Amino acid sequence: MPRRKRLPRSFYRRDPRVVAPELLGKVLVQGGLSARIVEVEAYCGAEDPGSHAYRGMTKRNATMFGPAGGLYVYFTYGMHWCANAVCGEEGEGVAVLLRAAEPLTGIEEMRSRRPAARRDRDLCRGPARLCQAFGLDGSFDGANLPTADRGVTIVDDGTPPPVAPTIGPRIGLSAGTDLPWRWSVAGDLHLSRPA
DNA sequence: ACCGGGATGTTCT
DNA sequence: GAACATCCCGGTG
Repeated sequence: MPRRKRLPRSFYRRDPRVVAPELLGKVLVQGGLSARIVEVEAYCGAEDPGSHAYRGMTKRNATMFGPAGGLYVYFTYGMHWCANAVCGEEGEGVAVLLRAAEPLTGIEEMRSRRPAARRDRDLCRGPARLCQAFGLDGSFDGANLPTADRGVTIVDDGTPPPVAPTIGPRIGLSAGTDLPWRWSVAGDLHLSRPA
């Protein structure tokens, strides 16, 4: 059994563009479910036109402006949830979006939540799919990852981040698409799109 | 494999 | 009233 260490608040309390690539290879855990993170994006607050925080704090994005290590879960497209790890200092409004992961444990439970997934590799392949597989919704918004608040946390199992991750533009935005703030594990089969 | 359209409703302008 | 950090399904090739 490899060691399994929860990421401390100090891990998150940095620039999201530094935290994002380091999250690759870490393991998202919620109850008996776990999956290895393979794709992430950085969102950089008031300077970032693609970020929810660009126009300041609202009721919806308040968690983003809270302490590092918070889980920012938001609702979009009338049916989907997406999850971020809040980074930086309080008030900055910076975070890392969890876009895709490789299912490790609790696969049966994930499958029952995601009947549309044909293969196991589709269970957490995309930010909203990942949330659906894990059952993450608005009730998890604001959960504190370093203390496994509400059962959700991110752990280091000894797998190092990739030395040369794939870097590219963020997906699904209408502003800020030119910024190369998406990181993924090169060639991984569980990415939201091939890269 | 690839592409196009519809779903669905909260949030902010 | 428009936009939305998306996904699924059914078409075609």
